[in-house]
Amino acid sequence: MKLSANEEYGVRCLVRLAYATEAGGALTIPEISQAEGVSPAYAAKILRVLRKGGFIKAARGKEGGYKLARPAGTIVIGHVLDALGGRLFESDFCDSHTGQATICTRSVDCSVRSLWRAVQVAVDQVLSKATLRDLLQNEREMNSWVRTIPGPSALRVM
Amino acid sequence: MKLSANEEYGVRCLVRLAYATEAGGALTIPEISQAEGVSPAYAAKILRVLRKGGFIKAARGKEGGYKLARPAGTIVIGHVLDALGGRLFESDFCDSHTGQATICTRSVDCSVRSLWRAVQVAVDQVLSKATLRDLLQNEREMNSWVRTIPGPSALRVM
DNA sequence: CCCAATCTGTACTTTATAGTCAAGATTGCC
DNA sequence: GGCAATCTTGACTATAAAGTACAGATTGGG
Repeated sequence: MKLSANEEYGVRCLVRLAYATEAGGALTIPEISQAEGVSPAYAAKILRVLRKGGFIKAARGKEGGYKLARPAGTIVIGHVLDALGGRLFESDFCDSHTGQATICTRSVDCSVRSLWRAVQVAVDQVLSKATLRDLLQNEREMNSWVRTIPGPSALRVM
Repeated sequence: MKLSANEEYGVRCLVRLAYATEAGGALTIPEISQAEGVSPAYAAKILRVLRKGGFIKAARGKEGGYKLARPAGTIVIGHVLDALGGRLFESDFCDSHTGQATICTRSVDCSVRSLWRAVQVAVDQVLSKATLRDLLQNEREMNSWVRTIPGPSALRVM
């Protein structure tokens, strides 16, 4: 249960692009790679995932580069992370952790699965509320924003 | 941001051992490995982590095997996961995602870091409340238990 | 004391993720 | 058309996580 490199750098690239798009310009791979301190090739790989996810659009040739595909306020960070690294607990998780058996020995009744679902809900509670626009603040403002996330009501959805 | 295999199988082994300890007996590696459908060698590897974490104790020789080191109600799942797979967002995370730079280009002010902290708090909110004892229920009972987790008050701790 | 049952530790192989490389395709400008 | 800037793609290498193998150490029983 760790943040993957894809998730971290992917979100950072989006933040850079959001600032640039706000200022009316596009960013090229060399610009983004230098800003984040990663190689151009790796930046390109991450940007590809973001493009395929529909979050950014690219233009080739001179004056080309990347921009957000839609307003920052409509880009939900939870969706971005789904594209970059998958979910914490996916529906097929139990099927892929059966050991040598063909189905998990607890498939019909599993308290552990119930706990994982609860964790997933808690994570979604935060990430479904956060948009790229919310990340265009300084750290102190962001800390305040976080406190506005409503209760554990999402936990009651189950 | 995915559950690791260590985390999944580690918790499952603990649940098996909790049931066995309740019934007064110990479980051997072959027993546990067969119950979970993993190889004995792999079960042994996971059990080692749990032992080093102080959650279980082992006895060798005939009549040997594993038992919980302390009552299930005192074993917090959050602590177990820390031992098995580390935390979502560790304090040194930014230091290890600097690309080729020596420090992250945003080290002094990073809204993304603030969001990750919020996610970590949301996860801890659930996992610090859950003990191994809570997992000794069927899935339906566990779903009810999850709903009793108090609000997002933990989010205000920041 | 010897043997069988059991855990322990280290080293190994396999697979997934992280990160690189090079050739190709598009665009705009002259 | 030709060139330079730019993105695109697939294959490649390196590192970390998952999973295996095996020799060694401990315990209890006959």
